[in-house]
Amino acid sequence: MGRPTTPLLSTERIAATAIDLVDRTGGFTIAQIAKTLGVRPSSLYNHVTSKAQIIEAMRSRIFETMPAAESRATGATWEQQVRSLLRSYRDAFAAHPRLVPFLTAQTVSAPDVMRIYDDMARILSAAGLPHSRLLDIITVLDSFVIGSALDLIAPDEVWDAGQAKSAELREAIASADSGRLRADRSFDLGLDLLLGGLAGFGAR
Amino acid sequence: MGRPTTPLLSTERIAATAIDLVDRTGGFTIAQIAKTLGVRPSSLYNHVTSKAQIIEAMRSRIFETMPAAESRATGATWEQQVRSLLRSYRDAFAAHPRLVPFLTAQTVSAPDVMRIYDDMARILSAAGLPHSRLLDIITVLDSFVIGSALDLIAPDEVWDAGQAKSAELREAIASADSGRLRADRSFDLGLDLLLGGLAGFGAR
DNA sequence: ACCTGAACACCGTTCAAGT
DNA sequence: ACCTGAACACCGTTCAAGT
Repeated sequence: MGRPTTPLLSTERIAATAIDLVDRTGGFTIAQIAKTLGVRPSSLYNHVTSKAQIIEAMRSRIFETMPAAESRATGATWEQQVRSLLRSYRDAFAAHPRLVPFLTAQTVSAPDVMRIYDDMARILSAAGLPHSRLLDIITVLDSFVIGSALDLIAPDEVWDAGQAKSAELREAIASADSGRLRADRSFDLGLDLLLGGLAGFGAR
Repeated sequence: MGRPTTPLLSTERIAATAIDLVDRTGGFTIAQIAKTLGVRPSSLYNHVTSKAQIIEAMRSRIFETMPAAESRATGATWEQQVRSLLRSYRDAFAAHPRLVPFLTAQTVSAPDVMRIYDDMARILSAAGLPHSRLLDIITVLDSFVIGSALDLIAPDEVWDAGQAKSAELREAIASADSGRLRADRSFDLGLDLLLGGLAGFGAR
């Protein structure tokens, strides 16, 4: 059985199948992808050099649909622009929560993500924030988004009141939202705190 | 060859060896741990039920050395207490950067970590922050610490100026610290921004 | 150029057998 | 109670052979 007249596989199809598997099962193997696509495991290596590269292809796919910063810029304050950008960034993760550990465990090599940093640098620079701290600020915002993305898969059991020793924590858990709603509210709060802090940091 | 007069293994010895392997190589296998301890792979299962449980044992070991909040409380403002707690929390990660992806990929079941949340709840509650938002605030701080911990293994290549398209980002990269120093400075900045924001949130 | 089959060097985990 | 040896059902990856 030699090569088909039209290719059965592509990096895109492989990445899409892998995303689907992670969404459904929390993981993926080369064999599972191959089986889903009706092909042999070794066939994948005509399109991809390693499992790590499949993860990078998944990352590209997740972030390529993110709207560019320009589409949000008209008439908005820099705070609104940053807020919108970070929310899109987090929402891209949130669309596939179980994928997050794979993406955060591995070094970024996708240009789609570098574009996000580019956009942030442009917005923050135009806002008048000190150039000497620009990368630090970007890192803070990036860290918060990534931490919040990981929070999406924290099961409510982590906040199991049964394990909390202090009355304060038990009470806090009892009056909190659960699941996705809780994660969303926390993300918005963090955004408020960070942007409020940046506003008093020399921005115009 | 039956059981030895005195046990060759323990959960602690297994976890310590695994941490050492991750520090040195970035990963660990059951076989590597066994070889290091002069034992057969199957022997580990007399002390541990799975690889996941080894990771939890590593987590315990990493955080058990963290000082309790009480030891920092005397005469300090709540901001100083939170700052000190979060810094210890992050430093525990920072002592083993390559371990971070393993810890963040897996759900927490270690009481040592729950203790950190307990301490945060107690400090923030005493500070007068609204009880209804306590868990959200803890989540924000936790997300930031975890995101910052993952930033520790981001190689400087991520910030490779060659890939940055905008002049703003290229300039920011050029004038930034690199490696651990950059990560430390960013973490301190994030702490300032978040605590500053919390101060204007109804805290006394 | 691209799919296949066979092979390689691993994985984590189980379990009856030993003392 | 705890270590062993053998076995099981997988892993990701390589590569010569086919069209």
